Amino acid sequence: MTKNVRVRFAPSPTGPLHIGGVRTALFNYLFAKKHNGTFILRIEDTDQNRYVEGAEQYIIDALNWCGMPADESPVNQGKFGPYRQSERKDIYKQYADALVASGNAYYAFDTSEELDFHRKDHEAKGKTFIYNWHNRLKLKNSLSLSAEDVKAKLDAGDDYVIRFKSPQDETLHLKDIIRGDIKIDTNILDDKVLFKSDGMPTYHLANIVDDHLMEISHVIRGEEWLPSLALHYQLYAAFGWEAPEFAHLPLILKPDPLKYLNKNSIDKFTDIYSEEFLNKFDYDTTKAKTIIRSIIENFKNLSQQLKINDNKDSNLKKDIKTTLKKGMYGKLSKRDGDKLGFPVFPLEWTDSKTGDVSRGYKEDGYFQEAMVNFLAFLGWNPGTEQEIFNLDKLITAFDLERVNKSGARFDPDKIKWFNHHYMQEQDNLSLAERFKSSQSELSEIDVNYIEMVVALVKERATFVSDFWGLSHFFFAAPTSYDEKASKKAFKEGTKEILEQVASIVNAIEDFTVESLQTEIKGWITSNDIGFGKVMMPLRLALVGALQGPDVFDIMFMIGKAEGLRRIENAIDVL
RNA sequence: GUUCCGUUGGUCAAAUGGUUAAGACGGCUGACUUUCUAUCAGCAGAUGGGAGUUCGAUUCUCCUACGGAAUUCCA
Repeated sequence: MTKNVRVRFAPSPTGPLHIGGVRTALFNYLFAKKHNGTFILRIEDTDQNRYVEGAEQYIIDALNWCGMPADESPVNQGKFGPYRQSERKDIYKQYADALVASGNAYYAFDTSEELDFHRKDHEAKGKTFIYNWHNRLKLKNSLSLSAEDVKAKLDAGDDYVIRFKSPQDETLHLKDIIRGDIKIDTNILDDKVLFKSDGMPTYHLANIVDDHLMEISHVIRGEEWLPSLALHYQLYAAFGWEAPEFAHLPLILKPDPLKYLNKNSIDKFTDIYSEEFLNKFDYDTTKAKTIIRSIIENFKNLSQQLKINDNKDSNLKKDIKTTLKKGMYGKLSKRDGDKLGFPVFPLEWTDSKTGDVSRGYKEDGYFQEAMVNFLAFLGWNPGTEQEIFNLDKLITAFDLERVNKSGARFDPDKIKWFNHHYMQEQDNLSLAERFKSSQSELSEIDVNYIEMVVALVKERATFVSDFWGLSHFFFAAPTSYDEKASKKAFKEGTKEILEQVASIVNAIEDFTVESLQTEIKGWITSNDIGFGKVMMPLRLALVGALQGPDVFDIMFMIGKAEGLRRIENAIDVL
C-alpha cells in the first residue's frame, strides 16, 4: 500500500447509531489501525430536516464505549476540518459549478411536485421513472431550455438543483475489494441530484468532495451504497481525481424470527398464515394449524414433521421454509426492535420528542469486549477456529479480503455467549462494586465479601444483573424452601441427618472449606449414607433451593454460626 | 416492475473440481457417587432447484427460485 491509509466513518446524525453502523465503524477502525492509518469521524448532516439533537454526541459516546475513538472528528479536529458537512457548506457549491462548467452537470428546474407526478404516473403503469438521457430533453433543465431561458430563471432566483449528466452507452468497470469487478451499463443510471435547491449538496457530492479533500484512501461502508458506486466513480472521473478503493460490507439482517416468536405471536401467526400456506402447498386444511405450529416450534425437523422424502422433495422443503419465514418477517414489527427482546443500539437512547427510551447494550449489561468481538464476526472471520478476540487481536487478524459477501443475521444468543465468556475475564473487585451499587440490599455489605461471592458465582453469570439471583443466599437466609426441591430433598430421616450434620459442624474448631469437607464427607462415607441424602437437604437448608455453588463454599462463606442457624431452621420445618 | 448484490445445518461460518463437507452458538442426551442457568462428554442437523462443461461439480457457466439493497432535492 503506497498511500497513507485514511478511512472515515460517516454517519448521519438522524438518531442513535444502530448495531450495523457500529460494525461499519469497527471495520473501518480495524482496517485503519492494522495499517497504521487514521480513523476519521465525519458527520454527514446535509439534510437539515432529519437532524436530531444529541445524535452526534451519541455517536461519539458509542464509539468511545467500544474503545474505538476517532483520530479526527468534530471534537478532535485534525488538519482536514471542519468535520461536519453543515460547516463545510461553502465548499461544495464551487465544485458543483465546476461540474456544470465542464459539461458534466446541468441545472434542473423541475419542481418536486412535477417529479412526484411523473413517478406516480410511471408507477401506475408498472414502470420506474428515471431522469436521464432518454427523457432529460423533455424536462425542464439547462439542456432542454434555451440559454436565455436558463439565464432568466437563474436571474429571477428560481429554485434549481444541479444534476449529474450521466453518459449514454458506456460500460463502467467498478472495483470493490470484497465483491470484485462489477460491470454497469450507464444507460440504466439516472441523473442524480448533486446540489439541492436549499443550497446544500446531496450526500453524493459532499461525500466525494470530502473524501477527496480529506485524502481518504479507502471507503469502507455498507452494502446499501453499492448501487451508488457507479455515480461516485463517475464523479471522481469528472473531477479528474483519483478514486479511493471501495469495500462494501455485507448487511446485518434481523435475527431469525423463529426464535423470538412468543406464545401469542405463534397463535396469531398460525391463524393468519395457515390459509395461505396451505393453499400454496396443497395441504389438508384440517391439519393446517397443527402442522404449522409444530414446524415453528421445531424448525429443524421439518422433513420428519411433513414426512418429506429428502431427495425428491428438497425443493418443497426449501419452499416451505422460505414461505413460512417470509410470513414471519411480515408479522413481526419492523420498527420495534425492543419487542424482539434485545437491544439494537449500543447505548440507551431517549427520543427527545416522544420520550421513548430504547434499550442499549451497555445498559443491558453487555461488556464492550463482547459486543466488539461479536460484531467483528458478523461478516468476517479469521479463517481459524479461534473466536475470542479482543480489540488488539482483531486489529492484527483483520483483513478486508476475508470479509464475506453475504448478509449475516444477528444472533442474540451468540452475543450472550460472548458476554458470558468476557464475564469470566472481568476483575472480581470491579464486578463486586458494580453489583453492590446495583443492589440496595448490599449497601451495608463489605465489598471484599461481595468480591468473594462474585468469584464463586460468576462462572454461571452472563450479566452483572444475574448476580443477585445467583447469590442472594450469601447475604440473607432463605425465607422459604422451593417446593419441588423440598419434595426431592426433604424425606424421611432427613431431620436426623441434619441434626447429625449440625453437631459435626458445631464440633469443628478450625472452620475452613477443607475441614468442612473432610468432616462431613468422612462422616457420610464411614456411615455409608449416600451423598444425595445429606448434600441435597443441606443445600436446601442453606440456599432455599437446589442451586448455587459448592455447598461447602457456601457454608464457609456465611460462617459457622449462620450455617448452624440455617440448618436449625430447616430442622424446625421438618 | 427495473438494476445490482447474495444463497453451505435453525443461526454465525470454514473448506474443496475427487474418501466420512471443519468449528462455534442454539437444541437434545449423558456425566459431574450434591444442585444448576456452570463445566465436561456425546448426538442430531447443511451445499435451494434445474441444465451445461467435466471421467468426476457443493466448487466453474447459464437459467430459475428465494433473500436483500437501491430505485428520494435521505444518508
